[in-house]
This record gives sequence, C-alpha cells and structure tokens, in this order.
Amino acid sequence: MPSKTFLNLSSEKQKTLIDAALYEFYKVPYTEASINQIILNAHISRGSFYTYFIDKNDLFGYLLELQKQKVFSLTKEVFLSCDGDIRESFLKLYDIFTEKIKTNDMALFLKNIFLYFNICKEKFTRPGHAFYLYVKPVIQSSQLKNGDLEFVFHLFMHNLLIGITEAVKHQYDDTIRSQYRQKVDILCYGIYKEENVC
Amino acid sequence: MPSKTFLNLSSEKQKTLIDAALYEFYKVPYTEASINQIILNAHISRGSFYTYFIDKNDLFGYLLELQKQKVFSLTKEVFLSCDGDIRESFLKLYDIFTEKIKTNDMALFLKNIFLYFNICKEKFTRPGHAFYLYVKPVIQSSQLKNGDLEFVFHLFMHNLLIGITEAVKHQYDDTIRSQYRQKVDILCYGIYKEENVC
DNA sequence: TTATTGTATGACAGGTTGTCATATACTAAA
DNA sequence: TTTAGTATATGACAACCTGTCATACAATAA
Repeated sequence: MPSKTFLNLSSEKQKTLIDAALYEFYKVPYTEASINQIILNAHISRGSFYTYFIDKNDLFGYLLELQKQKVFSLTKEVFLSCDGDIRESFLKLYDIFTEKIKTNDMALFLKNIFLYFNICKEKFTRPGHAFYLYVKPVIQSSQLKNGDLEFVFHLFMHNLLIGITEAVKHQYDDTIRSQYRQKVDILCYGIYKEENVC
Repeated sequence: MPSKTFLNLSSEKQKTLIDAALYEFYKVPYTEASINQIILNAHISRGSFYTYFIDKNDLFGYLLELQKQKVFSLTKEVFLSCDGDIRESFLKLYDIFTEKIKTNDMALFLKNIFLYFNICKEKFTRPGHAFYLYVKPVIQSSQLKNGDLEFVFHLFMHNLLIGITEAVKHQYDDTIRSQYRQKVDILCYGIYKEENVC
C-alpha cells in the first residue's frame, strides 16, 4: 500500500504515476516491468518512488486494489441477474469479462490482472476474503449439495480466472470458451455417470 | 535444451552444473534464481554457461525434462494399482507425491516444480502432450460420462499440481489435504444435488 | 608441424534495484 | 519576519544482474 506521502500528493500527481505504472504493466509481463521505466514515464525521481511504495509488488498491489471494487460489484450484479445460480453466473461472467477486456471498456490493467493472475490470484481467491462475503448474500445454494459454499465459490472463481487468462492469451478463441463452459459443467455435474438410474 | 557442447562434456562436469542449478532453484524462487550464483557454485565461467544454455529458462526446462520421466512412470503405476479409476488414482497421487517430497526421496528440484509450477505447468498439462498418451491406456473410462477424456485428465492433473503446491507451501497441513480431496470429489460428482430422485 | 575445430575465459556494455546524504519546499511558532 | 521544524524531492551510488564477444587455450586431424 502506498505511503502517507503518496496519498498526500495532489490527485494529478498521483494519477501521473498510476497511469505510468498501468502502462508499464500493460506493456510487459510483471517480471519484466521495470521501476526505472515507470519513473521515467511519470517524470519523478528514483528517490520519490521509494518514498511512495516499498517496491514493484507494493505498487502492483495498490493498482489491483483500485480495480477490485469494480470486479466486486460487477460480479454481484451478474449473480443478481441470474437469480443467484452459480452455473449461470459463472458462464455469464466469462462472457462479460472477456467482452469488457476485448473492447477496452475496462482499464488496460485488467488485461494484466488476468494475464498474470498467478501473481495476484490469491488476492481474489483466498478463502476468507471480503469478496466472498460481498457476493454470498445473492448466491442461491438450495440446489447445492451440502458443503463449504465459500470453498465452492473460490473454486469457480479460480476457474474463471484461468479461463479468462486463456481467453486473452488465445485471442478469445471459441474453443477456449467452450472448454471453459465444459469445465463449469464438470464442476457442476461431475465426470461420473449417475450411479442410480431409475 | 542444452547445446551439443554441453552434451559432449564429461558426465562429472555435467553433473556439477546440474547440481548447482538444482540447488539454486531449490533455494530461491525461479524469478530470483541467478545464473551468476549457479556458475559460481559450479565453478565455470560466464562464457561457458552461455555456450551450454540459451538462458535461465532453457536450463530450467532441461532440469524439468530430466525429472519428467520419473513423474510419468510413477503416475502410470498408480493408475494401474487403482484399476484405472480416476478418483482413486488422483487421491493416491497426492499422497504419494507429497510423501516423496517430504522425505526428500525425490530430488529437491521436484519441490520447485510444484512450488513454481505456474512456470512449467504447461509442460505437464498441455493437451496433446505425451504424458496423456502415456497414461491413457490404463485409464478406466467406462464409468465416465461421454466427453473429452484428455481434457478431463488434464483438469485433474492441473488440480493435482495446485494441490501439491499448496501442500508444500503449508507444510503438508491436513486441512489442505482434505481440501484437495474435496475438490476431487467436486470434479467427480459435481456440486449440484441429483436432479432425479427415485 | 600446421591447420582446423571445439572449448573456456573474463572484461565489458548496458541494464536493474534500493539507499542515503543532501537540498528544497512548506508550515507553524516566536 | 525570522526561525525552527517537518515534509518532500533528488540523483549519485553501491551492488547486483544479464548476454556478448574478442581472445586464449586445447585437442585432433592432415
């Protein structure tokens, strides 16, 4: 998280740095993103940067935080529009997120979140996270087997992140999409044939 | 893959470099692993290293290749001992791999494969890979719903890799184990209640 | 004994990060 | 208005990293 010094900065100054960082993380993979490049684009000194953030990861975490709320509310919205059904919701979420990324409706950065989500997935999918608590009230669980709903939610969320990562990597290929839908169905209905036939 | 020059080297020389690399990858995360450190431990010059391998990733890929066969055959063995049942096999594989890692029966490097598998998971789980073809003959599929068996196999494999990663990270905690088993059951039987009750 | 080919070397250029002494701006009290 | 104190900005610096390349050395064949 940024230091008090950074938050005291005028919002223009803040925005300049944030935009430079977003651009850098968009342009190159996380591991290749360079603080040097960011401070160059933001026209701030090396020293300043380190009074704002601890390191690259700290900065990245903050950018993530800024986007998170959007993801939260969009997810809840989708759940509401699907009467809380997990299967429907997660099928729809895939389409909505890929569409938003494709049309650049969301920040370039979102592309990165999904492309390099392995770095940040824990922030979204770790059990006990506020995300689940936020969406939980609108999840319809009466048709589900007994079990840990939070765990199930994170399993689907994880699967969604993988799916979108793949989608971005493969230019929104249709076979990737149907693979995702297949996975959702496996999560919903399993791979084994029904044991008891009437 | 290593250059011809490297393969021409005496096996002792090869081993020295490989051991130094294994140790480095064991000690620090992949992104922090340094060629500098490796050549220091292996007592070879910078220039030599680059006549052997293209870069760090090339070296890592080679180390992986050396371990792969072990993972292949062990997996097949387990499937055979479980009459090809996917559920049984993947539950058993988790226990066997974590045990092997815990007791250091397998190279230190294996720990790394699982810890940083996001870098190498494609080598193990990518569809069309030799791994599936190798195990396929012993998979019992008659109880499964119709569908892409290869896809299902990679889904379970992926899940296994995640599970073991978590296990290593959390010191083989028992709740991690039961979470893994829960996931396997979800993949097998789904999250929805049976639709048709007799 | 001389080419030729294979192998080894470390200095080098150009990149990275995080720190720190110093300089400057701002703010509040005397 | 001056002074003291605090907040912010700076870039040189040390310490690392990678990949290249001219050069040196070994081994082998003519």
